[in-house]
Amino acid sequence: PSKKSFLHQVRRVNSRNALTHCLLKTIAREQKDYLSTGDILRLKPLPQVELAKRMNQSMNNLGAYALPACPSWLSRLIPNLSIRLLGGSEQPLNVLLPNRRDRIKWALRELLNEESRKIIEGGLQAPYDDCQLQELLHRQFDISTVRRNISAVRRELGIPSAYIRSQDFWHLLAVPFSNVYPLTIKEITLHVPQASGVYELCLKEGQVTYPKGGSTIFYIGRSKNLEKRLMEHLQARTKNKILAQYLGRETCGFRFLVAEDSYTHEEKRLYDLFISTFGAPPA
DNA sequence: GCCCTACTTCTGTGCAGAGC
DNA sequence: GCTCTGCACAGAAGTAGGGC
Repeated sequence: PSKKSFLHQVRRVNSRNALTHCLLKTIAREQKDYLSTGDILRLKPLPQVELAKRMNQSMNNLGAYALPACPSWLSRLIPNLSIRLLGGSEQPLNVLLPNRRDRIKWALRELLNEESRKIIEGGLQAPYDDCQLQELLHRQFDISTVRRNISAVRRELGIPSAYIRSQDFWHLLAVPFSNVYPLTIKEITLHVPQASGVYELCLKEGQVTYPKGGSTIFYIGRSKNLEKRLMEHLQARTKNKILAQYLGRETCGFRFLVAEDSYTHEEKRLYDLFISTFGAPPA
């Protein structure tokens, strides 16, 4: 390359490094509450537009950087970066830039865990309806959102309505599970750990009819390696004929629960609860 | 490095159906 | 009739990525 072209490339590397440095410093400053405590509910919503503004403010204060940070530049830079957290785990930088919906999801999960606990202990007579959840989100987590959005996030988490939850103890156990994801190679690779645990397979549309009501769930399983087992289901290696029939014909989803040492016990507990709730084993 | 646009997500509002 | 819930629609806000 010519001398001019070479110098141009060096400048670009330099400006990228400067931008990355400023980006990390800004995120560390904005998310210091989370980084110092590890409490995910302390993560602030930080859209890329807002992040760019904060970066430009700190650049102005420093005076050393002439480069303005723009959102579209950040949207290209951020997906390629990761960060090592205090616990030693390496995470995509995106985890420090949650959107509002992520925060609603975490807080809602927290509230529904509390609901399960209180109902089991006898401190709460009925599950929270969406309006109560809306009020609790505002009061406990300072999150304001509309009832409709709470309903949508709740469904995304696989949690049925308060009316259904009040009828079946089974549904309270939905809370510790992961979100419901489409049963595809991409989603399994993205979300499922190579850890032992319990998983459910469900229909994305429609329900399976059981003696005591309908459910989207048609299979409950356990595995020492959740990722491997779910992949096997996709590769049509299953010998279970009913399972093969659903997997081959329907649009399916899954969710899972990591249970390192107790996954056999956990599966039996969930299986028995399913039978007592719906009057028959899954499918 | 920046502009622009398509796409996605969030929000507010209204309405209808189910259950009490 | 009232409450709760889900759905539809439109507009605003945010994000991703093409192109110069």
